[in-house]
Amino acid sequence: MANLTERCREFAASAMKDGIGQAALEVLQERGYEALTIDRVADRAGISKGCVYNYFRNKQELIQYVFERIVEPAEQEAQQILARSCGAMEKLESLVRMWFGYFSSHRGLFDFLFRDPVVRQLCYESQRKKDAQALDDFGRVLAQGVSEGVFRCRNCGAVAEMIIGAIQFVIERQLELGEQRPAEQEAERILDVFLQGMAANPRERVEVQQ
Amino acid sequence: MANLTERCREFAASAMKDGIGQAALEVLQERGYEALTIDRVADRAGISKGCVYNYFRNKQELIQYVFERIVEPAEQEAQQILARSCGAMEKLESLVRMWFGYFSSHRGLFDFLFRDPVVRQLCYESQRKKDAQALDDFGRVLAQGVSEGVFRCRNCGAVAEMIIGAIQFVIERQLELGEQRPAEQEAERILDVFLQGMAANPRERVEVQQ
Amino acid sequence: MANLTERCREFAASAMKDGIGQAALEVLQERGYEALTIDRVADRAGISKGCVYNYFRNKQELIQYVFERIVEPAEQEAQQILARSCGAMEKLESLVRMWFGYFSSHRGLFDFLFRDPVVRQLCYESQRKKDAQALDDFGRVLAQGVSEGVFRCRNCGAVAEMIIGAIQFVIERQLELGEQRPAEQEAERILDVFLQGMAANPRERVEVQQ
Amino acid sequence: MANLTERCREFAASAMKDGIGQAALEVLQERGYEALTIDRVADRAGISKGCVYNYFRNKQELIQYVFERIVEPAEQEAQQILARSCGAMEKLESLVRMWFGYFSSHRGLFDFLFRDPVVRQLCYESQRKKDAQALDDFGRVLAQGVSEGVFRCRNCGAVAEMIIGAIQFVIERQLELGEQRPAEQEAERILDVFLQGMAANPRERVEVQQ
DNA sequence: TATGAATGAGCGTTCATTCAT
DNA sequence: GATGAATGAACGCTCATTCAT
Repeated sequence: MANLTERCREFAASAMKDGIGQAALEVLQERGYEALTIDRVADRAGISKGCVYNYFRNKQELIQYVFERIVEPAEQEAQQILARSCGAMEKLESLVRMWFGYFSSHRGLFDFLFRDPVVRQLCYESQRKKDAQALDDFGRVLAQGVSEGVFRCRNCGAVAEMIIGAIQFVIERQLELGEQRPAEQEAERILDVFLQGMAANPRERVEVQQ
Repeated sequence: MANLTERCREFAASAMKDGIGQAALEVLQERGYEALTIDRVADRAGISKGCVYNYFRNKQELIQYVFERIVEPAEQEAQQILARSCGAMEKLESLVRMWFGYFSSHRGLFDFLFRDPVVRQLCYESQRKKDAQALDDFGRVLAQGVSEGVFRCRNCGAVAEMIIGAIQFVIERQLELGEQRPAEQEAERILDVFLQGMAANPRERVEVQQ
Repeated sequence: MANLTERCREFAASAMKDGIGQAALEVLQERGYEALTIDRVADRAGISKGCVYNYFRNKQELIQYVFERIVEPAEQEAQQILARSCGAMEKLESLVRMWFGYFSSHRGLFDFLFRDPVVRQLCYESQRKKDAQALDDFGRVLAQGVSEGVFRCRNCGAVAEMIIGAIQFVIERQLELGEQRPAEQEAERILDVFLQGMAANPRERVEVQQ
Repeated sequence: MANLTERCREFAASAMKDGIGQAALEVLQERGYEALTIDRVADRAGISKGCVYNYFRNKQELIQYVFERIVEPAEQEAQQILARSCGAMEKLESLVRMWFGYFSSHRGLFDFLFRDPVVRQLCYESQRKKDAQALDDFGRVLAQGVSEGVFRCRNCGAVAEMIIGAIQFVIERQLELGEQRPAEQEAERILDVFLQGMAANPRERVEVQQ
């Protein structure tokens, strides 16, 4: 087993990785993925360019680390929500609130997670082609809801896409406009629209449904 | 007022800008934003690289021009839809179908329009002038619907964001997965969800609404 | 057919390639292969680094160009010597003199031609695995000599290696020591040793031969 | 004179230098000169990178040390051969066999010793001190042979160069082609060519000689 | 003395931009 | 106005060297 010195070193190395990852995250959030260069990350982390390569073999590994370290916790929380023994409605609400809160506090990550081709490839690989996890999560909750009789979507995957797209775009707009409305309230609004629809007259809905 | 020679010159210049913009658009659709280099645009337009700079001060200006040229036709159609003397429901359906069809047939443009950081920054300026075009359009239709009593959204701008986000993400996923479902049907599905919601039991909705 | 402007441009481009190739050659001769960086070549050619890439797609292409443009003429001369309808002895003398004179006036090229792994690979590819050309040339002359009864080597390929190794090393030493003995005389000396051997007593030779 | 502690320290330092040099040698033989990085040497030696710099001021000094350590055993053997009280012919044969065997069993070293520009530059200095070791050795044996009347070379140094160049190139080709012919036989072949020459007709030799 | 994290110059390469023609 | 060669800053990455511990 590792002695004290070694454990200390490992801890320091881990802290450095975290610090660099954090710097990368900040660059990502402030300047977007295109501006995520090793130089800028190093600058942001207050270290030299070469030093980054003491902790990450290459840029891809850094990106992967950021993805895993930063996004995976949210995904894990999503898994916990999915694993609960409760109704789909409650799960859906929890999922929406969780992702909304999560991405509200991590500007730029949504893009990074869902848009960047490199990240997308890494997601696929690390998730063993399970389909993009978040989409899959929402889809499964919706399917559960359908079988419980509380949701009525014909194509759960498609609706999952709509929900994620809506969450993402709403958050981005908010961040862009510099507004800072409470995440809770925004999540509520999204849930309301997706659950009840905007139509004032419920009967119309039945007709469309036929 | 400009004399004939000058007008002729302006016309020619405008045609050149159009040609270059079209070339840029084609590069964008075929190879994506990362491959949008001045070299390739010039090549595609059949002119020299330096010539591009006779019509656009820099790449950013070209991108801005492309952005405006891309949205223009769709935006004009949107304005026509908005100007119709019909109900908000019909207008909304038309808008969704229009944008869905538009972006379905312009692969990669949505990303370019709404995601690229450079474009996004430029959009601010353009959109500040244009009153946040698409969002504004949807928002106004929704507001009309509310006053007509057919829609029940408390914050029309926010719902407009959700709709656009959903449209965009659905289209992107489709393109990414290589699927090619009919735009009409997809638009229908989005309208259905956004109008009627997913909740199977209308009564729940009333409660949430209170 | 190309008009005058275009032909002029082609000529200029060709001159640039030549100039850059020449610069590369000089770097090669003065500092060796390890120092052959694009920066240095550009510097030597009096142009910017990026400009090199207007004429060569990458470093490998530049190296290949240098090889083809600089070494191939010698190889062609070798082919002409081989094609002559004369005795192997005359051919051998011509070959040795040609290579000796050639490499005497192109310091560092021998290394570049026979030692560098990249060049070696390019040679192989461009010569379609014909075997390193020069070795093959010498080997064939020796074989001809054996069949003519003027040479007595049991393994022509091995002797070809010895001759080339000797030529190369002698030239290098000379260049390194800054000596400038006439190439003609040096070639003579090599031919003498390889043809007659150093043994003072011919009879010894017969014994070894048995 | 140094006290015991100091001598002990010197001994330890010498052992470290040896170990590092050995590690460098192994890297050299296994991966070639391009892969000879301080990191790899330290790794191979089982010490830290920084520690290398406690024993060698820089990479160049390490290379120089390796060079000297490489040649040393062969050189010592060469000196023993030279010191024998026997004829030049026997000495030459011994020398050729020794070097051939030596480099045959140390893949890649010849290149390192005689070809690498850094080493070459360092060799100058080392060899100026040591009087161009191997070349000098061969040269002296040849000179002895001339005075004994068994060799007939006009310029012993030049012939020494030829022999070394031939040995080196033959070995390299063998290694490159992956062949593994017995060193003894190869040495024999080289000796045969250099002693007796390739000319089938001894009389020709006399003519050339005149 | 030994360590290995940190450094920074340098590598091959790309590309927006300039400018003499 | 049109050209395209030239530029130079920037990219991801490597590695000899330094230095606080």
